[in-house]
Amino acid sequence: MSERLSTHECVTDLLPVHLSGKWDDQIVMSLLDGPRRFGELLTALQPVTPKVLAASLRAMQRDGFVTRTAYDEVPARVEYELTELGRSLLDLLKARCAWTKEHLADLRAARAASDQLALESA
Amino acid sequence: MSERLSTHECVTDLLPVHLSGKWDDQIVMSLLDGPRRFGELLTALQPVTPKVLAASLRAMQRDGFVTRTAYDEVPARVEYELTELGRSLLDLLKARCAWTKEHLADLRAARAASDQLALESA
DNA sequence: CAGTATCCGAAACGATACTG
DNA sequence: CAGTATCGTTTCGGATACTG
Repeated sequence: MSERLSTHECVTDLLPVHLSGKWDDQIVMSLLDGPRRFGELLTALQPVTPKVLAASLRAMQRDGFVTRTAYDEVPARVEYELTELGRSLLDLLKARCAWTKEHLADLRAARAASDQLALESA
Repeated sequence: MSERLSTHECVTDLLPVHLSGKWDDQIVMSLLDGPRRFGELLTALQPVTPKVLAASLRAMQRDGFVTRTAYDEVPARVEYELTELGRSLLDLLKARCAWTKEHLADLRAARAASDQLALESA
């Protein structure tokens, strides 16, 4: 287990990052290659609705993860791009992917065992 | 940015772990030192309510992160303990803590800038 | 002690339609 | 095109009271 973490210091205070929205992960992934327009994200993240996507993007903009650039053209054109901070979120995604890869078998086994118990009790 | 991650492979398929509940992080932290009773968790995680704590523990048990051991005593006694899989979640917590520590200044700055803009537009 | 039952409010998500 | 408005549904967390 190596070094301990103080609950108060680390979990309560040092985890203010949410990114728990249903689409936030995918937004980050979709923006890794460069700026994307609202409509591009809308189709890339199917089946997200415009309302939810707009809300997510506003939140991520507020947190400094993406920038929003509106071009004064007709028809309208808006591009979203990851900031440096936003790109750094990839570290977190990679950590989660690595963890899951490493423990996928255990996860499946645990789920299967639980499902089995649920069946038996029914 | 180093190696890329495929959206489909990593975000969609390989991130089935939620642990996004409000108290899950703290439950893991509280159990790191060893088994804890329901009541101990209840007071340690204040101000969680018994219903929510029970729901979180059931979910974590279902996912194979904790075990529940009921002792046939009077008064009742139940202990929750992290499994090996559950302990491995510490890796994820540490990754999030490290990320936050590293980017705390940027996070605060971004928030401050957003708040400033909100004020000006009001 | 270790929960469950019931009710509640807030938030997130979603479908559809509409506007600058 | 890039959203917003409106409405409904679902999920989550919370408060209080009750039971084996």
